[in-house]
Amino acid sequence: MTTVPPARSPGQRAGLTHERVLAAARELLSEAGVDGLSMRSLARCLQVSPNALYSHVENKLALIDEVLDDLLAEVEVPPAGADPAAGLHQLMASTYRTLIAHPELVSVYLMRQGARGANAQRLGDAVTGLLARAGVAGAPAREALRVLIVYTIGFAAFAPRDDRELTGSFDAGLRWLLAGIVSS
Amino acid sequence: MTTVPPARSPGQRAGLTHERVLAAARELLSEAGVDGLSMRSLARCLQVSPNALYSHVENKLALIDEVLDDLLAEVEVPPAGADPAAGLHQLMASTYRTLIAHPELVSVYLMRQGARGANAQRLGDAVTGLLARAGVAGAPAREALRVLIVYTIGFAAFAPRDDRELTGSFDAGLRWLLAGIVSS
DNA sequence: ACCTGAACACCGTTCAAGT
DNA sequence: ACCTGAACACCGTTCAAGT
Repeated sequence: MTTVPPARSPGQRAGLTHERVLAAARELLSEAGVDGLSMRSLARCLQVSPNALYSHVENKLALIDEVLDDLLAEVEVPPAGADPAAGLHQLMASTYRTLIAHPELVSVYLMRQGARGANAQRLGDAVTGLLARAGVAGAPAREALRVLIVYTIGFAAFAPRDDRELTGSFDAGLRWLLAGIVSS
Repeated sequence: MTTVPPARSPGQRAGLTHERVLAAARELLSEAGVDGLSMRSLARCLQVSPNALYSHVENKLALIDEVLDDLLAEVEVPPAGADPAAGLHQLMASTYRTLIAHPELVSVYLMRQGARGANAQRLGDAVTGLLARAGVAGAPAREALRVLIVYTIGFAAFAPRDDRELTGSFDAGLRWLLAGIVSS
């Protein structure tokens, strides 16, 4: 690995932005995986010295937090008038499909610190709304939400192993959970 | 962190054993957590140089694999004559209680590479046996096994967040899953 | 405010010795 | 066979500069 030194003297701008750093992180993640995404490798991609990143990002954890929440933007939320039970299944299945693109990211970061970004909030609200229309509210709804979230994230984290059969199992288990939730 | 140099010249034995290395790894894990368990910190505990460990352990991944399987030895398998449905619930609940002792270990290692040790095998066989006695065999049994395993490990990996409510939710979701499994 | 240089305190792992 | 010394190729992060 040749360490190309930045062709800039101290004080000269590199044109870095919070947005550009995030975009590069997403790109590096999909090219090199979660183990290839480090502050130093990211700096290499952007042709800056490693510490330059800290002008646009608090630290690695905060960066990955944002990358993860960006990922959740792709999840399809069912339209307002959709059938609640079917909508819940669609929403969780879409979340699963989105997350299995980066299972390692899910297991190492989502599992260890959770998602608290805007998109995560939006999905949580959507699930809660669907549950309410299915007749589940209050404490049981919060419990159902937790079960659905942990179940889906857990399966997504397992994805690198045996994708094919795992997705089928995810679907079967999800049906059992939803049957239990709406009939309680 | 003072780096105490090993008081040994090259060629002198330190009395290391595979068993002693593993025991020290378990101890260091429960004292310093998964982030505090490194090959170098482990070597420090054992008063040897870092590379000495590689005479007794293939690498860090293999070491943690064994530590994880050791952990699973604590899981209580229900007696042979137990009620299948109740036995399945007990077995998964015991697995959950065992794993939440080290949620980070679960999320980083169990999720990313799975468990293939002797104890993991033993638990898988136990679940399969209980499923068979509950009338579930063949492909549906393998699917049920996958769902139960991923569900339980997923919840265990989430444990560092809100322990109290999470355990209740784990139980509720587990009941829903088992109801779906035995009635299919 | 945004960047570099240099440094701090780490990693996992390998290779060539020494007994 | 089991260990040390030294090294390789990395980490995340901080602090003092420079413009």
